[in-house]
Amino acid sequence: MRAIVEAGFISLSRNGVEGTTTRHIAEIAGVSVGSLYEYFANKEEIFDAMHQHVVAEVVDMVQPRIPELVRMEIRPLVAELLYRFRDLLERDDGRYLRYMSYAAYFAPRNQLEPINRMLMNLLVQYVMHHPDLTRLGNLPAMGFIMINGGIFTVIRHLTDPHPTVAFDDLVRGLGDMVGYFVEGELARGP
Amino acid sequence: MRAIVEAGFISLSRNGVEGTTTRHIAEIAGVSVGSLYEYFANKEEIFDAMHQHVVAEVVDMVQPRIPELVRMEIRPLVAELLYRFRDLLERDDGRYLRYMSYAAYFAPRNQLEPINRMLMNLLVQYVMHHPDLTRLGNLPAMGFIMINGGIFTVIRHLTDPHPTVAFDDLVRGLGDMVGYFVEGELARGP
DNA sequence: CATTTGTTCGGATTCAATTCGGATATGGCC
DNA sequence: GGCCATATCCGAATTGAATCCGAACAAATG
Repeated sequence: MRAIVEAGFISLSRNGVEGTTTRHIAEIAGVSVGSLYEYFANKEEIFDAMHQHVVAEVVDMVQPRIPELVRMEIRPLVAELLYRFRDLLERDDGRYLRYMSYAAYFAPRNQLEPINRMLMNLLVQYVMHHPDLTRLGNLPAMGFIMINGGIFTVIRHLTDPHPTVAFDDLVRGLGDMVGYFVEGELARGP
Repeated sequence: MRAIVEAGFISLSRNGVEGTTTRHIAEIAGVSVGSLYEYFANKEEIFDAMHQHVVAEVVDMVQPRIPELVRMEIRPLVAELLYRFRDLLERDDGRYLRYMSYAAYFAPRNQLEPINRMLMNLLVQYVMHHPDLTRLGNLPAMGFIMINGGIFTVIRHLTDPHPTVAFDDLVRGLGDMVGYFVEGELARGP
């Protein structure tokens, strides 16, 4: 069962979505096709399990570190999150990255929710630890932008076969984006 | 042929990716299954054609207006682009939006390239019309962030069945993000 | 040992994508 | 009009993948 999900990632990485058949998965996992259906009702459920696995990894990576993250300056915080995120995605020959770049295909409904909630939570905690930030308006909207913009920009950059910008520049850019925004908003306020 | 591509959007909108079979497409288009293959080598090519169609629409929407867009202030410019983009995506019951929410992923090659290039072009022209902006560092990286972040954030917001933030707030937020960034960078420079 | 329970298997079934040979329409030419 | 060339269309037949199912096997229990 663990092996099947594992095999799913491997096959996806090797053969892409279309090329990933139940046969392949079964073969890689070292079981017969019929056995897949002992654990999963259909192929979709295998992908679901893979999805949950990735989501859980991301959450586990950040969640326990929220207390320390909350104490950091904005730009280093952004950088820290992005680098960690990249490392996770590139682990095992980009296994998770491959999955992610197809994710919406499998999970039509918003199944990145747990990650979203966790990051929103981080944002709220962060603001509470930096009292001057409470003057920022419309936190939900800014959170939505930063979280989604950040995640997709990184995925898109990592999947780009010929990136025109370096990842480091991307990280610095995103950090500045957030940093300047906060500084700008605070400077404007009364 | 036009009807087939059209049917593709309709079926995708009605049945999702998995549910979109050649039968459906043929039926909606009012032709037989066999006829599809007179025009397209396989189903994938139909999706490709749909893709090109959307991309062309987006480019046609912005490209001719670059001369006037280039004269606008940053925040109104961002707002203008985003609202237009939304309107396009929501046209015909969100036909293009549906497509986009899948396309962003399952286009293995970067087939959003024309849009990227066009927006990069807009960015460059914009900077040339606002000489003080030439002091901004790392334009490619910032362009990458703004373009990708913007596109995906909007798509993600529009596909969210229960958005927690209003589209107007999103637009204002993205505008501020870019605006404050530029102002911040300029204030820092010598 | 007989029976139950759980696990694995590989063939049978179903359904969608694609192919193909023939049918039908169109339009230029006598 | 009649005739052919070409383009277009059709839908039954093929192929291959997903899924189902009942037999085989093994371990556990009485």
